[in-house]
Amino acid sequence: MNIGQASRASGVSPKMIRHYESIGLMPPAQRRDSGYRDYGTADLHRLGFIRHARDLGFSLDRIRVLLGLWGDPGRSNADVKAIANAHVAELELRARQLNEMADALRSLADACDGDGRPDCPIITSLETGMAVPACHPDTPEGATEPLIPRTKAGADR
Amino acid sequence: MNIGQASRASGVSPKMIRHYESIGLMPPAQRRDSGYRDYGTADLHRLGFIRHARDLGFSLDRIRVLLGLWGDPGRSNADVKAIANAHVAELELRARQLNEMADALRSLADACDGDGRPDCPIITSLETGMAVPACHPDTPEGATEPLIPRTKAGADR
DNA sequence: GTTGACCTTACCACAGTGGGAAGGTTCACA
DNA sequence: TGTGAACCTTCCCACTGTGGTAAGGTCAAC
Repeated sequence: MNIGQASRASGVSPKMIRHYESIGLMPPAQRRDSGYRDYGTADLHRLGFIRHARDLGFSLDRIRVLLGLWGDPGRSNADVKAIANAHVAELELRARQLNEMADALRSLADACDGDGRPDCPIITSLETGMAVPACHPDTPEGATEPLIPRTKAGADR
Repeated sequence: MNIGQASRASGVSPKMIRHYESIGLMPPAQRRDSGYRDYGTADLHRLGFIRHARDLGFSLDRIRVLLGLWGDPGRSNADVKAIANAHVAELELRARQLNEMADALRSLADACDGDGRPDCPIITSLETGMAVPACHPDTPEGATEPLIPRTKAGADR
Protein backbone atom coordinates (compact mmCIF):
# COMPACT_ATOMS: atom_id res chain seq x y z
CA MET A 1 0.00 0.00 0.00
CA ASN A 2 1.29 3.38 -1.14
CA ILE A 3 1.71 6.32 1.14
CA GLY A 4 -1.15 7.99 -0.70
CA GLN A 5 -3.45 5.07 -0.08
CA ALA A 6 -2.34 4.89 3.53
CA SER A 7 -3.04 8.59 3.77
CA ARG A 8 -6.57 8.25 2.42
CA ALA A 9 -7.22 5.23 4.60
CA SER A 10 -5.94 6.86 7.78
CA GLY A 11 -6.79 10.49 7.27
CA VAL A 12 -3.19 11.50 7.83
CA SER A 13 -1.55 13.47 5.03
CA PRO A 14 1.44 11.90 3.24
CA LYS A 15 3.48 14.83 4.43
CA MET A 16 2.65 14.08 8.02
CA ILE A 17 3.16 10.35 7.63
CA ARG A 18 6.70 11.02 6.46
CA HIS A 19 7.15 13.52 9.25
CA TYR A 20 5.96 11.05 11.86
CA GLU A 21 8.43 8.57 10.49
CA SER A 22 11.23 11.11 10.60
CA ILE A 23 10.62 11.89 14.24
CA GLY A 24 10.17 8.26 15.19
CA LEU A 25 6.43 8.22 15.86
CA MET A 26 6.12 5.75 13.03
CA PRO A 27 8.72 3.04 12.44
CA PRO A 28 10.73 3.28 9.23
CA ALA A 29 8.37 2.09 6.53
CA GLN A 30 9.02 -0.96 4.42
CA ARG A 31 10.35 0.02 1.02
CA ARG A 32 9.72 -1.45 -2.39
CA ASP A 33 12.54 -1.78 -4.88
CA SER A 34 11.54 1.55 -6.30
CA GLY A 35 12.06 3.16 -2.93
CA TYR A 36 8.34 3.71 -2.45
CA ARG A 37 7.13 3.25 1.08
CA ASP A 38 4.89 0.25 1.60
CA TYR A 39 2.30 0.14 4.37
CA GLY A 40 0.36 -2.71 5.90
CA THR A 41 -2.57 -2.95 8.24
CA ALA A 42 -0.43 -2.59 11.34
CA ASP A 43 0.83 0.72 10.01
CA LEU A 44 -2.68 1.87 9.25
CA HIS A 45 -3.69 0.93 12.75
CA ARG A 46 -0.88 2.95 14.21
CA LEU A 47 -1.62 5.93 11.98
CA GLY A 48 -5.24 5.79 13.09
CA PHE A 49 -4.17 5.77 16.71
CA ILE A 50 -2.02 8.81 16.14
CA ARG A 51 -4.77 10.60 14.33
CA HIS A 52 -7.34 9.96 17.01
CA ALA A 53 -4.91 11.19 19.62
CA ARG A 54 -4.25 14.33 17.56
CA ASP A 55 -7.99 14.86 17.29
CA LEU A 56 -8.08 14.90 21.06
CA GLY A 57 -5.39 17.54 21.06
CA PHE A 58 -2.52 15.43 22.35
CA SER A 59 0.92 16.72 21.47
CA LEU A 60 3.17 14.49 19.41
CA ASP A 61 5.38 14.05 22.43
CA ARG A 62 2.53 12.74 24.52
CA ILE A 63 1.37 10.58 21.66
CA ARG A 64 4.81 9.04 21.70
CA VAL A 65 4.22 8.03 25.30
CA LEU A 66 0.72 6.79 24.55
CA LEU A 67 2.02 4.68 21.69
CA GLY A 68 4.54 3.18 24.06
CA LEU A 69 1.81 2.27 26.52
CA TRP A 70 -0.35 0.94 23.72
CA GLY A 71 2.34 -1.47 22.70
CA ASP A 72 3.19 -2.49 26.23
CA PRO A 73 1.17 -5.54 27.29
CA GLY A 74 2.18 -4.95 30.88
CA ARG A 75 1.00 -1.35 30.94
CA SER A 76 -1.02 0.09 33.78
CA ASN A 77 -4.22 1.86 32.85
CA ALA A 78 -3.43 4.19 35.73
CA ASP A 79 -0.57 5.60 33.66
CA VAL A 80 -2.85 6.15 30.71
CA LYS A 81 -5.48 7.72 32.87
CA ALA A 82 -2.94 10.07 34.45
CA ILE A 83 -1.82 11.30 31.05
CA ALA A 84 -5.40 11.74 29.95
CA ASN A 85 -6.33 13.65 33.07
CA ALA A 86 -3.32 15.91 32.78
CA HIS A 87 -4.29 16.62 29.21
CA VAL A 88 -7.89 17.31 30.13
CA ALA A 89 -6.69 19.83 32.67
CA GLU A 90 -4.53 21.55 30.07
CA LEU A 91 -7.33 21.65 27.55
CA GLU A 92 -9.67 23.12 30.13
CA LEU A 93 -7.12 25.71 31.14
CA ARG A 94 -6.53 26.83 27.59
CA ALA A 95 -10.24 26.91 26.89
CA ARG A 96 -10.78 28.99 29.97
CA GLN A 97 -8.11 31.44 28.93
CA LEU A 98 -9.63 31.79 25.50
CA ASN A 99 -13.04 32.32 27.00
CA GLU A 100 -11.69 34.99 29.30
CA MET A 101 -10.24 36.79 26.35
CA ALA A 102 -13.48 36.42 24.42
CA ASP A 103 -15.54 37.69 27.35
CA ALA A 104 -13.29 40.69 27.86
CA LEU A 105 -13.27 41.57 24.21
CA ARG A 106 -16.97 40.98 23.79
CA SER A 107 -17.80 43.42 26.52
CA LEU A 108 -15.54 45.95 24.87
CA ALA A 109 -17.19 45.39 21.52
CA ASP A 110 -20.61 45.66 23.11
CA ALA A 111 -19.63 49.03 24.52
CA CYS A 112 -18.70 50.27 21.07
CA ASP A 113 -21.44 51.96 19.08
CA GLY A 114 -19.93 51.10 15.75
CA ASP A 115 -21.61 54.19 14.33
CA GLY A 116 -18.68 55.30 12.19
CA ARG A 117 -17.17 57.88 14.52
CA PRO A 118 -13.50 57.57 15.56
CA ASP A 119 -14.47 57.35 19.22
CA CYS A 120 -14.01 53.76 20.33
CA PRO A 121 -13.86 52.08 23.74
CA ILE A 122 -12.02 49.11 22.26
CA ILE A 123 -9.14 51.29 21.16
CA THR A 124 -9.23 53.17 24.45
CA SER A 125 -9.01 49.93 26.38
CA LEU A 126 -6.07 48.73 24.34
CA GLU A 127 -4.36 52.04 25.06
CA THR A 128 -4.94 51.98 28.77
CA GLY A 129 -5.33 48.30 29.51
CA MET A 130 -8.50 49.00 31.39
CA ALA A 131 -11.90 47.45 30.86
CA VAL A 132 -14.89 49.55 29.89
CA PRO A 133 -15.72 51.74 32.89
CA ALA A 134 -19.47 51.66 33.40
CA CYS A 135 -22.59 49.60 32.73
CA HIS A 136 -21.11 46.55 34.37
CA PRO A 137 -23.79 44.92 36.47
CA ASP A 138 -21.35 43.44 38.98
CA THR A 139 -18.81 46.24 39.04
CA PRO A 140 -18.94 49.08 41.58
CA GLU A 141 -19.90 52.50 40.21
CA GLY A 142 -17.43 53.83 37.70
CA ALA A 143 -14.71 51.42 38.74
CA THR A 144 -12.29 50.26 36.09
CA GLU A 145 -10.36 47.03 36.15
CA PRO A 146 -7.66 45.38 34.12
CA LEU A 147 -8.88 44.02 30.81
CA ILE A 148 -7.79 40.52 31.66
CA PRO A 149 -7.18 39.79 35.32
CA ARG A 150 -3.45 39.15 35.60
CA THR A 151 -3.54 35.54 36.66
CA LYS A 152 -1.97 32.97 34.40
CA ALA A 153 -2.71 34.19 30.90
CA GLY A 154 -0.05 36.53 29.66
CA ALA A 155 0.79 37.72 33.11
CA ASP A 156 4.53 37.87 32.68
CA ARG A 157 5.14 38.59 29.10
CA MET B 1 15.32 54.85 28.23
CA ASN B 2 17.04 51.52 27.58
CA ILE B 3 15.32 48.56 25.99
CA GLY B 4 15.52 46.84 29.37
CA GLN B 5 13.78 49.68 31.12
CA ALA B 6 11.20 49.88 28.36
CA SER B 7 10.71 46.17 28.77
CA ARG B 8 10.10 46.41 32.48
CA ALA B 9 7.83 49.40 32.03
CA SER B 10 5.75 47.79 29.28
CA GLY B 11 5.86 44.14 30.21
CA VAL B 12 7.19 43.21 26.78
CA SER B 13 10.48 41.33 26.73
CA PRO B 14 13.50 42.99 25.08
CA LYS B 15 13.59 40.09 22.69
CA MET B 16 10.05 40.79 21.60
CA ILE B 17 10.54 44.55 21.41
CA ARG B 18 13.35 43.98 18.93
CA HIS B 19 11.22 41.48 17.08
CA TYR B 20 8.30 43.90 16.84
CA GLU B 21 10.68 46.48 15.46
CA SER B 22 12.06 44.04 12.92
CA ILE B 23 8.62 43.20 11.57
CA GLY B 24 7.49 46.81 11.59
CA LEU B 25 5.04 46.74 14.48
CA MET B 26 7.28 49.21 16.26
CA PRO B 27 9.01 52.01 14.36
CA PRO B 28 12.82 51.85 14.24
CA ALA B 29 13.94 52.97 17.67
CA GLN B 30 16.03 56.05 18.25
CA ARG B 31 19.66 55.13 18.76
CA ARG B 32 22.25 56.59 21.06
CA ASP B 33 25.84 57.04 19.88
CA SER B 34 26.64 53.67 21.35
CA GLY B 35 24.01 52.04 19.19
CA TYR B 36 21.74 51.38 22.15
CA ARG B 37 18.04 51.79 21.45
CA ASP B 38 16.41 54.73 23.20
CA TYR B 39 12.72 54.76 24.04
CA GLY B 40 10.34 57.56 24.99
CA THR B 41 6.82 57.67 26.36
CA ALA B 42 5.24 57.36 22.94
CA ASP B 43 7.10 54.10 22.45
CA LEU B 44 6.00 52.86 25.83
CA HIS B 45 2.46 53.74 24.97
CA ARG B 46 2.65 51.80 21.75
CA LEU B 47 4.26 48.81 23.46
CA GLY B 48 1.49 48.85 26.02
CA PHE B 49 -1.11 48.85 23.27
CA ILE B 50 0.54 45.88 21.61
CA ARG B 51 0.76 44.04 24.87
CA HIS B 52 -2.88 44.56 25.75
CA ALA B 53 -3.87 43.39 22.31
CA ARG B 54 -1.68 40.30 22.72
CA ASP B 55 -3.32 39.65 26.08
CA LEU B 56 -6.62 39.56 24.23
CA GLY B 57 -5.18 37.01 21.84
CA PHE B 58 -4.91 39.20 18.76
CA SER B 59 -2.39 38.02 16.20
CA LEU B 60 0.47 40.34 15.35
CA ASP B 61 -1.04 40.82 11.93
CA ARG B 62 -4.31 42.02 13.37
CA ILE B 63 -2.47 44.17 15.85
CA ARG B 64 -0.81 45.83 12.92
CA VAL B 65 -4.23 46.80 11.63
CA LEU B 66 -5.39 47.94 15.05
CA LEU B 67 -2.31 50.11 15.43
CA GLY B 68 -3.12 51.67 12.10
CA LEU B 69 -6.62 52.47 13.23
CA TRP B 70 -5.33 53.75 16.54
CA GLY B 71 -3.15 56.26 14.79
CA ASP B 72 -5.80 57.26 12.28
CA PRO B 73 -7.81 60.26 13.53
CA GLY B 74 -10.39 59.65 10.83
CA ARG B 75 -10.95 56.01 11.75
CA SER B 76 -14.37 54.48 12.03
CA ASN B 77 -15.15 52.62 15.22
CA ALA B 78 -17.19 50.28 13.03
CA ASP B 79 -13.93 48.99 11.57
CA VAL B 80 -12.51 48.40 15.02
CA LYS B 81 -15.67 46.72 16.17
CA ALA B 82 -15.70 44.44 13.14
CA ILE B 83 -12.16 43.28 13.87
CA ALA B 84 -13.02 42.73 17.49
CA ASN B 85 -16.15 40.77 16.68
CA ALA B 86 -14.31 38.59 14.20
CA HIS B 87 -11.70 37.88 16.83
CA VAL B 88 -14.30 37.08 19.46
CA ALA B 89 -15.84 34.58 17.10
CA GLU B 90 -12.48 32.93 16.52
CA LEU B 91 -11.70 32.77 20.21
CA GLU B 92 -15.06 31.22 20.91
CA LEU B 93 -14.60 28.68 18.16
CA ARG B 94 -11.22 27.62 19.44
CA ALA B 95 -12.48 27.46 23.00
CA ARG B 96 -15.40 25.34 21.87
CA GLN B 97 -13.08 22.95 20.06
CA LEU B 98 -10.88 22.60 23.12
CA ASN B 99 -13.90 21.98 25.29
CA GLU B 100 -15.15 19.31 22.93
CA MET B 101 -11.80 17.59 23.16
CA ALA B 102 -11.78 17.91 26.92
CA ASP B 103 -15.31 16.54 27.20
CA ALA B 104 -14.56 13.58 24.98
CA LEU B 105 -11.36 12.77 26.78
CA ARG B 106 -12.88 13.29 30.20
CA SER B 107 -15.58 10.78 29.51
CA LEU B 108 -12.94 8.33 28.37
CA ALA B 109 -10.91 8.90 31.49
CA ASP B 110 -14.01 8.53 33.64
CA ALA B 111 -14.62 5.16 32.05
CA CYS B 112 -11.14 4.01 32.98
CA ASP B 113 -10.76 2.29 36.33
CA GLY B 114 -7.14 3.25 36.74
CA ASP B 115 -6.69 0.16 38.85
CA GLY B 116 -3.35 -0.84 37.38
CA ARG B 117 -4.50 -3.44 34.89
CA PRO B 118 -3.55 -3.08 31.21
CA ASP B 119 -7.19 -2.94 30.21
CA CYS B 120 -8.01 0.65 29.27
CA PRO B 121 -10.93 2.25 27.44
CA ILE B 122 -8.83 5.28 26.61
CA ILE B 123 -6.36 3.20 24.67
CA THR B 124 -9.18 1.26 23.07
CA SER B 125 -10.83 4.45 21.95
CA LEU B 126 -7.63 5.76 20.45
CA GLU B 127 -7.30 2.49 18.58
CA THR B 128 -10.79 2.46 17.21
CA GLY B 129 -11.71 6.15 17.22
CA MET B 130 -14.93 5.32 18.97
CA ALA B 131 -16.26 6.81 22.18
CA VAL B 132 -16.89 4.66 25.22
CA PRO B 133 -19.86 2.44 24.42
CA ALA B 134 -22.26 2.52 27.33
CA CYS B 135 -23.32 4.52 30.37
CA HIS B 136 -24.04 7.58 28.26
CA PRO B 137 -27.24 9.17 29.52
CA ASP B 138 -28.19 10.65 26.15
CA THR B 139 -26.90 7.88 23.92
CA PRO B 140 -29.10 5.02 22.72
CA GLU B 141 -28.39 1.64 24.27
CA GLY B 142 -24.97 0.35 23.43
CA ALA B 143 -24.46 2.76 20.56
CA THR B 144 -20.95 3.93 19.82
CA GLU B 145 -20.07 7.20 18.18
CA PRO B 146 -16.99 8.93 16.89
CA LEU B 147 -14.79 10.33 19.62
CA ILE B 148 -15.02 13.84 18.30
CA PRO B 149 -17.90 14.56 15.94
CA ARG B 150 -16.25 15.29 12.61
CA THR B 151 -17.33 18.86 12.17
CA LYS B 152 -14.68 21.52 11.99
CA ALA B 153 -12.04 20.37 14.41
CA GLY B 154 -9.51 18.14 12.74
CA ALA B 155 -12.04 16.90 10.24
CA ASP B 156 -9.76 16.88 7.27
CA ARG B 157 -6.34 16.12 8.52
C1' DG C 1 5.96 5.29 -25.81
C1' DT C 2 3.67 8.92 -23.82
C1' DT C 3 1.07 10.98 -20.30
C1' DG C 4 -0.69 11.86 -15.87
C1' DA C 5 -0.78 10.57 -11.27
C1' DC C 6 2.01 9.31 -7.97
C1' DC C 7 6.32 8.83 -5.30
C1' DT C 8 11.14 10.39 -3.49
C1' DT C 9 14.20 13.82 -0.95
C1' DA C 10 15.32 18.44 0.46
C1' DC C 11 14.57 22.82 1.49
C1' DC C 12 11.53 27.09 3.02
C1' DA C 13 7.55 29.07 5.33
C1' DC C 14 4.29 30.27 8.96
C1' DA C 15 3.54 32.54 14.48
C1' DG C 16 5.53 33.74 18.51
C1' DT C 17 8.77 33.15 21.74
C1' DG C 18 12.99 31.70 23.95
C1' DG C 19 18.07 30.51 24.19
C1' DG C 20 22.65 31.42 23.43
C1' DA C 21 27.12 33.09 21.43
C1' DA C 22 30.42 36.72 20.54
C1' DG C 23 31.32 41.09 21.23
C1' DG C 24 30.65 46.32 22.74
C1' DT C 25 28.92 49.94 26.60
C1' DT C 26 27.78 51.92 30.91
C1' DC C 27 28.28 52.73 35.54
C1' DA C 28 29.37 52.18 40.21
C1' DC C 29 32.91 51.20 43.27
C1' DA C 30 37.55 50.42 44.82
C1' DT D 1 42.30 54.54 36.63
C1' DG D 2 40.95 49.85 36.53
C1' DT D 3 37.67 46.33 37.02
C1' DG D 4 33.48 43.76 37.18
C1' DA D 5 28.64 43.36 36.76
C1' DA D 6 24.90 44.38 34.24
C1' DC D 7 23.49 45.76 30.27
C1' DC D 8 23.34 46.28 25.20
C1' DT D 9 24.21 44.83 20.09
C1' DT D 10 23.53 41.42 16.07
C1' DC D 11 23.09 36.79 14.43
C1' DC D 12 21.70 32.22 14.39
C1' DC D 13 19.04 28.16 16.18
C1' DA D 14 15.17 25.93 18.68
C1' DC D 15 10.44 24.73 19.38
C1' DT D 16 5.08 22.82 17.25
C1' DG D 17 2.69 21.07 13.54
C1' DT D 18 1.58 21.71 9.08
C1' DG D 19 1.90 23.18 4.30
C1' DG D 20 4.30 24.49 -0.08
C1' DT D 21 7.34 23.72 -3.76
C1' DA D 22 11.05 22.11 -6.67
C1' DA D 23 13.76 18.60 -9.03
C1' DG D 24 13.67 14.24 -10.09
C1' DG D 25 12.16 8.98 -10.32
C1' DT D 26 8.08 5.33 -10.95
C1' DC D 27 3.89 3.22 -12.14
C1' DA D 28 -0.05 2.18 -14.83
C1' DA D 29 -3.23 2.88 -18.36
C1' DC D 30 -3.90 3.80 -23.01
